[in-house]
Amino acid sequence: MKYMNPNELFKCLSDESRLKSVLLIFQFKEACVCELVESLGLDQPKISRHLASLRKCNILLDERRGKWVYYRLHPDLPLWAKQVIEQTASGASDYYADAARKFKQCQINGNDCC
Amino acid sequence: MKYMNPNELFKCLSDESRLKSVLLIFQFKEACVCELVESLGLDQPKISRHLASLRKCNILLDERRGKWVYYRLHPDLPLWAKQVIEQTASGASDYYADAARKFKQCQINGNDCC
DNA sequence: TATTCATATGTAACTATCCACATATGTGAA
DNA sequence: TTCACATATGTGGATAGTTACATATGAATA
Repeated sequence: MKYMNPNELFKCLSDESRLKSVLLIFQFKEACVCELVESLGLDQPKISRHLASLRKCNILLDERRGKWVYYRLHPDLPLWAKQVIEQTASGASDYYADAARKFKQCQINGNDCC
Repeated sequence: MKYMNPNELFKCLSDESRLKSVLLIFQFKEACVCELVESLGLDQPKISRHLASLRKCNILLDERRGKWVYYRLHPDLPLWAKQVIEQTASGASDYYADAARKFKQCQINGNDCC
């Protein structure tokens, strides 16, 4: 990616649902929509819309596999932006620890949808 | 500082005036209001109000010296937050290079107010 | 203590963002 | 080709954030 406006990055990370989604996706490498719905306890349209805005500003990349859509960090995300996310994930892990716990549980259970 | 909500930090950094102010203050250690007004080319009440919100969420600390008020990063800012700012300053230096240039000029000139 | 300079804030209008609800699209299986 | 499941999006109303303008505060100096 030639350029990422830091302002836009921070605007994207300034919403609780979006920030936690990005942190989970960073930590677990990828996530499908239903895993995020489960982990964050939010309804599907809400998550989808937030993911769409993260996609639109090139923070996330989506990939469909059958019925599911998986999101991961955009591979061309500038290094500094990746480091910002990394610092937040490790330095403020309490902030999304609960969601991360549910995410793991979701993977173990192989729950309804995922 | 016991805790800094990452959401709140990013919300503060999601406005162009606030983000550039923080980056300048990080780079130059401290800045008075009029230096920011000069460097960013914005009116004084606007800058003051943005600085007030950065103060309120403990990102900046203000200190009055005579007629001037100097702002610097809050000394108790968690390390991860400081690193987020640092990564942005070095990784996206283009974003505020113009303002930084004006800031330096302002210091050399010892301009009208500063 | 009157004046000037630097900074802060009250208020109302404007703008952007977010949400809820309904509905649409896309995929696999029957 | 119909159905069920996963995901996306159109729309309007609600809420939060930003701005502009006027004015207030606080410190130094005459």
